[in-house]
Amino acid sequence: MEVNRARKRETYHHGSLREELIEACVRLIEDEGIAAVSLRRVAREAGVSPGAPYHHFPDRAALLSAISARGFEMLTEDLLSAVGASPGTSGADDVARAVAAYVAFARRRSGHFQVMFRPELSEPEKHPAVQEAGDAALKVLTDLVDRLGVADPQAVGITLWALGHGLASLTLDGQLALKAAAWDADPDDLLARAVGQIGRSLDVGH
Amino acid sequence: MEVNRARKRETYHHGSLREELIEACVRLIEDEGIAAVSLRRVAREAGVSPGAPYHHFPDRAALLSAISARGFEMLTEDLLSAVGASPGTSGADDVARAVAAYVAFARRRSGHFQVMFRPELSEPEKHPAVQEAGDAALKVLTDLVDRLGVADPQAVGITLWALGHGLASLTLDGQLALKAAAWDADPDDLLARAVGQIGRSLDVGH
DNA sequence: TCATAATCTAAACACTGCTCAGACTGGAGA
DNA sequence: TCTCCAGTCTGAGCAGTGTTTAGATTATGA
Repeated sequence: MEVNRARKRETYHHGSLREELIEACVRLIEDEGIAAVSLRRVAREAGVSPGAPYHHFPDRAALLSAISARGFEMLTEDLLSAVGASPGTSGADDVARAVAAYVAFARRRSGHFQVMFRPELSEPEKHPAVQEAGDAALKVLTDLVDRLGVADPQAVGITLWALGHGLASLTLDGQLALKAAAWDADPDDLLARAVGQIGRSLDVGH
Repeated sequence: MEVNRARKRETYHHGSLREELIEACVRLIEDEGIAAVSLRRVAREAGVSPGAPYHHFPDRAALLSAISARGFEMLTEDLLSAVGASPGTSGADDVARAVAAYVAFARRRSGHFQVMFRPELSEPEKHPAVQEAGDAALKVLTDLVDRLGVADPQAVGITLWALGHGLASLTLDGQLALKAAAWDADPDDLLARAVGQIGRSLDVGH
């Protein structure tokens, strides 16, 4: 079952092991799920001995934290470009675009996403960079809501965050696909309708 | 660190080991987090040898699946009683109550909740009972939405499910508390406002 | 009463995270 | 250019894990 991508390398030193460990780990999560992730396995995938990763990460949680932090950074970029893409449009459209971007991120970068909201894996209390990167991502949403001139920006900001997160989680867990099948609907279409629902709700709710 | 709750028992047979394993496991998740859960540890907590659980569950995933399924059943009950508690009120109020009940469940039964949405732990494809119990819970929400006479019940049902789930996840991860602290707001109040937001949005969005 | 099925123990296997002594080597200073 | 040294990697080892298996114990029901 194990895909040994690692050619035997000719140099004793790897050169860019830290980066390759991160990539191998993300690939592993995407291919076989997070349950398949072990430091030894990742090391094997990178063609390196079980002890080698410990020269680049103090422990397993640190590797996952690095993935998590990078994920939040990429999410922030995606959200920013989704919101800033079409200036002059209504705020509600921006909201719908932001939520859509959130869900799209979860699907495109499922390896990162699956680690980002699992505190027991990345131990964010030990790795504040994750917390900061997460705050930056949320700030995109709260800033957006602030500009909307809504009655209770805090509540709406949280609602939005929860919504994007919930949709992304249900999509990744396969619950959305299951429900769509039960309703004889296209999953992508169902998702799009749900996202559209949000923009409309906020539009009139202002 | 390990709390040895198990008195040495006098009988060779335990009597109700299956039940006690489930309880010990839930307790362990609530007390020390899901990362602390191992079958051996649970067995120790129940005062039994490492092999004993295998006479009641085929593997570790089966134990977690049992917890997950039971969690979904309890969630269904909670949702039903939240929705059916005050007949004659508006549908939007029911929606707010349902979401509030969802979040309350996640907090009160955090041990169960943390397992319910982690497919890599409970392997629902091997344990269809989990899937069925989950569908029953979702059905309460979709039935509720159906009664609302909303334009796109499927989309709203998914939205609602995602919202409750997202709020619950953010609450359990401590993200909500962090954000509330940053805003100098009371977490419970912030949550209540977010939940209220939903009811209002749906009310006018019919 | 007594065979049978259910339950439990103890030992074993391969795996895991992590540590550590030692082997290796790229690059800075002589 | 040589030499050393800090950073990198290996390999063995420890304790803990999930799971299987043979055998001990006990409840059940014919």
